[in-house]
Amino acid sequence: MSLEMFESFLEEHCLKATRQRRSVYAEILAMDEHFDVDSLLLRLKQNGQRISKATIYRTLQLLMECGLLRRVQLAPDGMDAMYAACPEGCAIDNLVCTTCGKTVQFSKEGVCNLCEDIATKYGFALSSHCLNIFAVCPECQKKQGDE
Amino acid sequence: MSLEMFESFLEEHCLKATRQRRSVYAEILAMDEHFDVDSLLLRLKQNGQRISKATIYRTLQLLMECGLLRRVQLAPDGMDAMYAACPEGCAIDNLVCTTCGKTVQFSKEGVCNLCEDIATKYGFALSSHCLNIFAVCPECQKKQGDE
DNA sequence: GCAGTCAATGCGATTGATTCTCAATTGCTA
DNA sequence: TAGCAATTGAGAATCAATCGCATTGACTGC
Repeated sequence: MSLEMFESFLEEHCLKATRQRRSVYAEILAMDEHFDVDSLLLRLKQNGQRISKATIYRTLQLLMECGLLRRVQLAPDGMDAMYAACPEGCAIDNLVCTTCGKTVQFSKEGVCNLCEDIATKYGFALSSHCLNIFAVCPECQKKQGDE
Repeated sequence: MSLEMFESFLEEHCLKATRQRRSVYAEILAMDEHFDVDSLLLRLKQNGQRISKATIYRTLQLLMECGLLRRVQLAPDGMDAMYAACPEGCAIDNLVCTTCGKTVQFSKEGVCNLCEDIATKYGFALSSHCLNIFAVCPECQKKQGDE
């Protein structure tokens, strides 16, 4: 569905819908997970696509400009650049295990309402939000208990 | 108050409470705002401190390990590394203007409760969270209206 | 208070992610 | 299908962050 959004964004801004741009976004949608630039490049190559890293960076930039992609911070000290496709409404909420790094994307309408309330309280006009919850997943809790 | 927390963390881990480590954290507390490495270095130099950038990075790393500091992402495509001191409970909630970059740190107990609920639902043990709300501040709304 | 020890610092070099440059390629329009 | 302008690819350049090592300085026992 949002491949069309990307294409209409390109059209509106007089940008070309090239093979590379399409395949980058298609691959992102196919992954259905957060990713870094190297793993995206690897997957594209494995699928037989010819594409350079520079083009990937340029396309990611475009996708962020049109709100279809976001950088996400998957650790409190997160140095690594990770990206994730934005679902409808452009909110990304992650539950991240601080031990093994496993992440769960969830959505809960309560979060949006809360953000709306807070923005309104300070006179801001809500655009989007990003919530990361850092916690220990059940498997890691069990492992820690065993020691 | 939390300068002592830092010092006891250092003691517990057999690390030395050096002049540089103290002054970095003191400066962070004095700033009471998010910051990047360069502005922190500048302020320390202006205060007459002799300190190198490498030491600042090493100290920030330590502060993050003991939970007194966090990286924050102040834009949906946030490329720049910004840091902020963690208040009690180690939650950082920001309301960020997507137009001018102004940020408001707020705290609302509802957010913590919601995170607790979500973590529990997935069987995770809550550690901390980080919520960024991207919105347009009142001033920028007004400016946009004027055009 | 003083000397000795070893962690911490500072500096310069290095790494690695991201961006830039520019010639070659490729979408799109007529 | 030709022509133009935008886009791409490859490698160079940039810049934040890290590393290595000689020097400095915080803590211990005397």
